Amino acid sequence: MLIPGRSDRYTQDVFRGLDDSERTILDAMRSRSISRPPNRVIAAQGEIGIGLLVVSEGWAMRYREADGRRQIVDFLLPGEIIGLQAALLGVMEHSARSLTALQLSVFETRLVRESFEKAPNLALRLARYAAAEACRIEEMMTVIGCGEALERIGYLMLSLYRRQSLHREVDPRDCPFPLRRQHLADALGLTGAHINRMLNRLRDEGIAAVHGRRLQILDLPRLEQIAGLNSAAPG
Amino acid sequence: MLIPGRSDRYTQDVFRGLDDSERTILDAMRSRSISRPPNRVIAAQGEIGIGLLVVSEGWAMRYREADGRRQIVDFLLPGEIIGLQAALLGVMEHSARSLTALQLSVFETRLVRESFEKAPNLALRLARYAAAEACRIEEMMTVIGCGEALERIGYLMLSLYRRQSLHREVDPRDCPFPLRRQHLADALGLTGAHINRMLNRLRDEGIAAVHGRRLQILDLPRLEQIAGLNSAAPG
DNA sequence: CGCCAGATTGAAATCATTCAACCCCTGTGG
DNA sequence: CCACAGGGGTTGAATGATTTCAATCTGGCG
Repeated sequence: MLIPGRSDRYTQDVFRGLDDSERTILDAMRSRSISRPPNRVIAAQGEIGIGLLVVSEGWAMRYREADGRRQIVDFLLPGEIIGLQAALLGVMEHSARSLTALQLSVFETRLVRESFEKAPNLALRLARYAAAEACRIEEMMTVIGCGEALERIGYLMLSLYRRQSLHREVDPRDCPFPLRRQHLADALGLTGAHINRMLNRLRDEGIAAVHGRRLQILDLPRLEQIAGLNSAAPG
Repeated sequence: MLIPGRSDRYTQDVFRGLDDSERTILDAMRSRSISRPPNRVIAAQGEIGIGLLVVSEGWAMRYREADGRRQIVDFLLPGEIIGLQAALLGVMEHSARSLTALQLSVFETRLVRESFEKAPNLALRLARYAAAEACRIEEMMTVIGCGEALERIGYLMLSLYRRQSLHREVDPRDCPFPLRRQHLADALGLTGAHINRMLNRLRDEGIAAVHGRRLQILDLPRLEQIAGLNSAAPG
């Protein structure tokens, strides 16, 4: 078992169940809702004051880039937030880009500071969200640092499947998965060619298959075993 | 240039320059100061309520372990905090272990909740600290995912040198570096044997050398070039 | 129909691991 | 003061995983 924990379980609806005064502050800061086509830069490394962007529909990714190389740090699914780290640090230390068509709720940057001053519960939620995200990154880092190609891929498949399951009923035998080979490669520290070979293996062995933009998990227990994320995990 | 950013620069003294009321809360929560010998477990994955441990002297590390494999997620230097993520998530998702003899200031777990309720400035500092740490991890993840062995080692050397420089004057030609080959290996996703070969290369080329528990940076510009962390970096 | 990005594949090359052997401190006990 | 033990450190050779590169294929789309 490569990864004993399961950082997924911390994922939460940050803005659900706030009290009235907190909801008032939150609503006051919601400036608008915007949409973006697939594969567009949402915010670039170095930008300031982009606000908080809450994904309401679609997938995006956070990544760092240099030298023609790219590391995808995390994927962003519905309910997740772009720009919280930037709001706390003052500047985007990574870029964000849409993978699919995207629907975003925009909140003003000062929401963060205001919530710390006037809405401690909301502030705590934001902090917990940030911590959960950090925890997930650390788990991913462990998989990249310790795991072989197949383990990495299996882990990412499961992680993304589970994150989707938290928000809506998802069929493991056919769930959204809008990532190209190169996305998997850049997220996992591998090459597209090698990803392809490993995906072939998973398909040929009847474990999992990536079709167009869908993932089919054909043998969940075996995939969990490969990923090292088996059900013996705490939680 | 592999890494355009330099997350080091966000490192801060979390508890410096608070106002009186905030300092009162902080002092009320400081329970004691403890010391630990080198190479001891400070807190283990799965523990709850360990409090906030502020390193006042010595080095430690945060790591995840499974299957006989280990990923060192981060090192902890004087001024840095063990247990903030655990305080926010409710449980340690990694373990922490001393590298050298360690001096720790212990704060009660409820400091976090109390500060969010009564000391918004302090809470914001904690959140910023967490964000800065997360940013550093993401940078490290990028180096592991995109960089070759030599780049990874060079990056880690520079990063640790710079983090030390933030708190005290440090001589790059002879600074503390209490990491064995295996620590470097587990932090960078490599093996001890390969680390050794790469360290030989850095020494033979007059770039950097790791002696007992010291690091000698002999050619800083060249090391920066190797690490991809050159001075063109913003900030 | 033609185009093009992405997918697929094979063969060669490279990087890193493995494994086993040996070395070299350093600390400890006699 | 020496012998010994043990944990790292060091090294080479063989192996293995992944990359590279180039060529070919494919499917979606204007």
